[in-house]
Amino acid sequence: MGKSSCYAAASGIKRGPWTPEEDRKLLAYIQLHGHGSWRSLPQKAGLKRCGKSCRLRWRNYLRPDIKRGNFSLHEDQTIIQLHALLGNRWSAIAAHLPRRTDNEVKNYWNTHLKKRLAKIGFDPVTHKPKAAILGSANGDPKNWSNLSHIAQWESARLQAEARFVKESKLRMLESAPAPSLSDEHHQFAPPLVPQCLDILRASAWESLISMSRSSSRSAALTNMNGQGNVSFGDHHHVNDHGINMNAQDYGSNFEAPTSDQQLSSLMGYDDAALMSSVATGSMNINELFGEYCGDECSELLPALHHDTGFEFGDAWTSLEQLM
DNA sequence: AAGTGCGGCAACCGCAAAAGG
DNA sequence: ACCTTTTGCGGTTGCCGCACT
Repeated sequence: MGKSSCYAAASGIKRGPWTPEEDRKLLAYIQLHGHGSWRSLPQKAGLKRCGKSCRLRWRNYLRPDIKRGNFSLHEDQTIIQLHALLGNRWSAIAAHLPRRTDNEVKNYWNTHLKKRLAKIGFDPVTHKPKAAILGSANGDPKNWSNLSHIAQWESARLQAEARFVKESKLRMLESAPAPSLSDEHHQFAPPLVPQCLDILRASAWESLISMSRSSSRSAALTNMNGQGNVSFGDHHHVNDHGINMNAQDYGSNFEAPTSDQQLSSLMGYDDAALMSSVATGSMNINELFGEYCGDECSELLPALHHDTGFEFGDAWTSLEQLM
């Protein structure tokens, strides 16, 4: 039994691949009259298809504002980053990729990106390093740093998602009345402010900071700089458009640690440039430490590793792969 | 050349939410 | 408030082309 489907073989409804002739009919009808009710469209357009099939064909293939072909590196990164934030919410992800359809993004993820992530050692579902997951599974106490790593990544992910949701709600409230949902084109208009990438970066960055704090040598670092905490700065970041973002940009309740602010002002660094340098690979984690803490501080990395087993290199590699 | 396996992608399916009466 | 219809979405399927044997 069950609910009848418009695809059910009955009443001469055609299924399967669309022919060029069918495409022409559908395109011509919509260009002339708009799609209106999809249910009644096929008959009016002279098509032996169900409305649902017509809508899908239009949305995923025939619309003039669809970009087809290879995905750029930037699009790859965007999909990976948004998937880490949003999961399999393909329409939401596609909304951040102008002129790409959710179906195309979904297919691309399933056929390319998922495998690529797996290949470099990341679980494509959780976006966590697989080695860390395996380490936690066997209960080996030596892998406590991996457990910590997982916890930090998850924490960062949840924080980022919470901020993203909050941000979206705020922007929806602030924005003008939304266009009609029946307007297919509006869905592919560029997003107002595609900030989620920066939010993820911010959280990943915070994650690294947190990891440094959680180490048993943080006290030693504290003593060295004479302040309450170790810090990499004041949570400024350069977004993809080259705009220097500060804590307020991530939401009104962004909780930048006070101690970080104190230390940042003390050091007087604008870490946006440093973030950029590291993200582009022109500076590694050791150099970053040197920039922030001075030469003597770089000696702390081996000490951190010796005392805690924490692999900064691995963490940084993971972060870079996500960025 | 034929058979087989696999990857990519368009299209289908079914459920849920939204809209309308 | 309830029911029906329409639309949106994400998971899945199946066809097609290519590579390999």
